[in-house]
Amino acid sequence: MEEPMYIKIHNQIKREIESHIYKVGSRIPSERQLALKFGVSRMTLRQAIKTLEDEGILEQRLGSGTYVANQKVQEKMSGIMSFTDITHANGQIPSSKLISYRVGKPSLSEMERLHLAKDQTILRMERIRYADNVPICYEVVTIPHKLILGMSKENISTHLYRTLEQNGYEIGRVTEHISAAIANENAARLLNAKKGEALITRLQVTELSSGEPFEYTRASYVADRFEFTFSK
Amino acid sequence: MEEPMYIKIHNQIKREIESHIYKVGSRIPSERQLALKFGVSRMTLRQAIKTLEDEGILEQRLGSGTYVANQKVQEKMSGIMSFTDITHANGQIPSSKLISYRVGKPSLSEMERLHLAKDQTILRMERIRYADNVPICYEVVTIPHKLILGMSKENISTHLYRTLEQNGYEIGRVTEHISAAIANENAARLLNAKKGEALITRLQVTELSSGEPFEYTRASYVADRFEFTFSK
DNA sequence: CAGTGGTCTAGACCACAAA
DNA sequence: TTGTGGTCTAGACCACTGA
Repeated sequence: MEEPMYIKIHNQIKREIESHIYKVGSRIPSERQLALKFGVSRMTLRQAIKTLEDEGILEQRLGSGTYVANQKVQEKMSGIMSFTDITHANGQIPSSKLISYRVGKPSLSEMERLHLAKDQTILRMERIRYADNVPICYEVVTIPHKLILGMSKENISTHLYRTLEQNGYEIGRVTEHISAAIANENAARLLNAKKGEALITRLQVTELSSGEPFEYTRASYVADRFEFTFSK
Repeated sequence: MEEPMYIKIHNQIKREIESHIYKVGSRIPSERQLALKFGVSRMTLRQAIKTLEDEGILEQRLGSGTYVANQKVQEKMSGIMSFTDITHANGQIPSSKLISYRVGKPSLSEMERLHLAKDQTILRMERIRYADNVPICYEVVTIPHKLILGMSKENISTHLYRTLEQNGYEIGRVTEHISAAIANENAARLLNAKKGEALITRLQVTELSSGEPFEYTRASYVADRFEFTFSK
């Protein structure tokens, strides 16, 4: 027996929800019925349900039953509001321009952050993000090439996370570092700012649920035009 | 029986950890021993331990035992690690110097952020924070005077949150804005930095659980010496 | 009322860690 | 090898929900 029974049951119920056999908001069979169906004790069945509850997929109501939970707010990308969220919240229209997209050898910092050997290749994308057509952010995204073999440039550059999940990867921990810097000539030109202006810098490393890092992003935001907001 | 047994056991173990009967990093008795001690089945005892694990208070290691987890990051102050936490994590010693502490009239921005009428007075504190005696941060904290009547300068300036809670106030939502700026002459002097250097700026408004804002902080960090880190 | 989830028992066998 | 946590069983009684 490779996996524990309650994990198998967890996966099975999750599949049934994803294939809409159990619909959002509806009640699934009772613990006793499911235990019978899967041929396990009720305690074991409860263990499976508990893990689904922890993931926000199921919701139990005392005396009433177990329900498929509504989709929760995506909290995947850390406590910070994403660029798209913030611009939308401000009534602005976000857009972005891909300025490079190349496979090549990793730099030292990329090797370190992504746990790469020096013979492994990476995909590196550069992008400018805009709010109402004003440049706000310059970002460089690096991804191990082997993770995205066979995926289209279109999918990778416009919705990387969704594309990875559709290919069976699961996103795990996200770590971010935020600091500040002075705009050099290059950044000033790309962002239509002045050399010597203040930039917010952001490093982000995203891992798969296996713990393997899959994305390393370095972004610079024009401080006059952007701020990070979060509340708790 | 008011509370379930596993909650009682949870509380009891938590108390024993807080009173240092079980020390941080040390192993607590095995599940079987604790079940015997509390006169419950092992499954029930495991349920108690599971809740403590979910809170990050205990940590179980297969084949080895159950351990008191290291202190987690204070989550009170939003997802960001606090200054004290970060310096500690880096093996540095945090300290701070109060450079002013005065009651007076609020500025326009203070009136707005703290929802004050213009005849209400405020307490304004300025402080420099250090890591290993290197200045890292200059911050200005403003508090409505009426909220802290009768509290000592010592208590307010060194542990404001604890003092407020001891006086019956409950801390509510925290909102932060992070951006960047260029050091002016004054900031450079206070932080032993150069004019034109990059600073991280942080605005924070903290509310009581009633929704009334009680603290407005403006802080500037020397970007070369500090970064905000958080992960999810 | 009948059915549900919440709690609890007293065992059992397993895989893993440390000695 | 011994002791640990991880999993699992086949019951039980309770409090709660909803008809």
